[in-house]
Amino acid sequence: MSPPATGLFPPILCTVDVVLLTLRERALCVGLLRRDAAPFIGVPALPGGYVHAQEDADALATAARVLDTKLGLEAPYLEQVATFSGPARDPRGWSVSIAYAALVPEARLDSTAKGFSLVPVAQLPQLPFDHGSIVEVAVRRVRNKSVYSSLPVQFCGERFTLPELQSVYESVLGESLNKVSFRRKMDELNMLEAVEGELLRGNAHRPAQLYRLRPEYRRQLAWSERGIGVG
Amino acid sequence: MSPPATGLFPPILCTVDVVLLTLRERALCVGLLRRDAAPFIGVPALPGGYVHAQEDADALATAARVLDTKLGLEAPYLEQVATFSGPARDPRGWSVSIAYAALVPEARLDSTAKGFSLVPVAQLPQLPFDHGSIVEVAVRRVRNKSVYSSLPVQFCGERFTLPELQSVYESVLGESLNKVSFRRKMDELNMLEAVEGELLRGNAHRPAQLYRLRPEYRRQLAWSERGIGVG
DNA sequence: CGAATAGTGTCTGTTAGACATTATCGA
DNA sequence: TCGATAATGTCTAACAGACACTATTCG
Repeated sequence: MSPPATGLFPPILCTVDVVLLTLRERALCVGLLRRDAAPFIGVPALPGGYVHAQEDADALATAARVLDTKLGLEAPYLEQVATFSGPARDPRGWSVSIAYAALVPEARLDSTAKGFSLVPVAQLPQLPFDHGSIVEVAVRRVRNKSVYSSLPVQFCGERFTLPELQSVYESVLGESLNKVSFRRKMDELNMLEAVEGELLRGNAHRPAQLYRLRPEYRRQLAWSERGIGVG
Repeated sequence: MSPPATGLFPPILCTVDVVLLTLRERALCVGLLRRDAAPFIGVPALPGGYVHAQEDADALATAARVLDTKLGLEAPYLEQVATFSGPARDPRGWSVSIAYAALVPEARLDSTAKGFSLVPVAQLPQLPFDHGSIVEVAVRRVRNKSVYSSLPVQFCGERFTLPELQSVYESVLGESLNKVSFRRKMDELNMLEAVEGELLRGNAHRPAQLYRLRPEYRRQLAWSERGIGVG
């Protein structure tokens, strides 16, 4: 009921942080960017920034702008994870950070961006602010959703084979899956369509069928009722 | 990068809205409060308020304070749902609302609070701001989680019988459940403990065993891998 | 005793995983 | 032909739901 910051109190800092996730050599990795401003200047942290009321349509747009501006990454799969808040998480004052997870194939990452690094979430260094907690929550969310949905396909490129996709699921879930069951699930989900090319070149074995995600599932997840890799 | 609102731009409004949910006569209902200030003064809306940087430890504390102050509701089950943002959702300007769901047994609601009303989510009126979307997202979240977790016990009082709990699950999920399977699941989840009293008085049939939630699951959910009411 | 609901035993169809078999490439 | 991996067929164990049966109360 009392009006917002009227001059008596400093305004609440409103920011967005992005947990950029990808798979590198079957390891789930998060993208960090060396900070170019205080506080924690020079320290690797989650890419993020202030919400710009004058240009952002909403916080999702802020996340997209941050990725585009700082990493040249356009239109990745983006999903809100949670919002972190409090007086202590940022030394500048009481702050709110709306956290987003971005899932991209490794090939889409231009690691030439200055100060960018990709580190396995299993060997995460100490991070400034509460970025360690943010990564933890984002990774848990992605793993949980991956059990029941098509989320991991976001780590694949445009075309991929079923063995590749199974390996991606296994990497994200951290357990090996039954091939027959996995294929049955992918068939039930009905989210893939075969491409008429094959993976033949250079492999001394039977080539695998190439698939692509049906267009309607590019931004929306397909859900499995009973789970994909449930013991 | 650029500092926050420096005077050139108005600060971003930082608020919390609470989707207070309960079951009344087997219908999922949301609690609305007639607004006592502009904008939309006099209109029923979600209970909410500004984040008070000087007194709230985080946004969860804001939600708890709002419920306590405006409805006299202490220590309900509270869970962050999502954050809504943008220039148009609040006529006062670019705003952020961190939405929380509160799940309480109907008996804990003191409906004597002035301007309070409980309406079934199936017959929700037009709501101010984007409160309609917020309720929709919160309800969807609660229903989805209820398939795999102990979340619906939050709608029960301290002691309850298994037939009661099953009815609660059925009301939330909107489908009837198999009695044997339901009891097997509750047993597997191992979140309940029998109380040595029974429900006998006044019922012309076999009394039901009373249960209570094990203390460790009062704030934390128990999860079922394969789902509780999956067709 | 009968009505009513609580609680349990058991059967069966479905599903998931293990294993085996066939297919198709390169060398 | 052999080695390697893709793709599929089939068997079995586990699970969920249907149904029936027993238990315990009130009137």
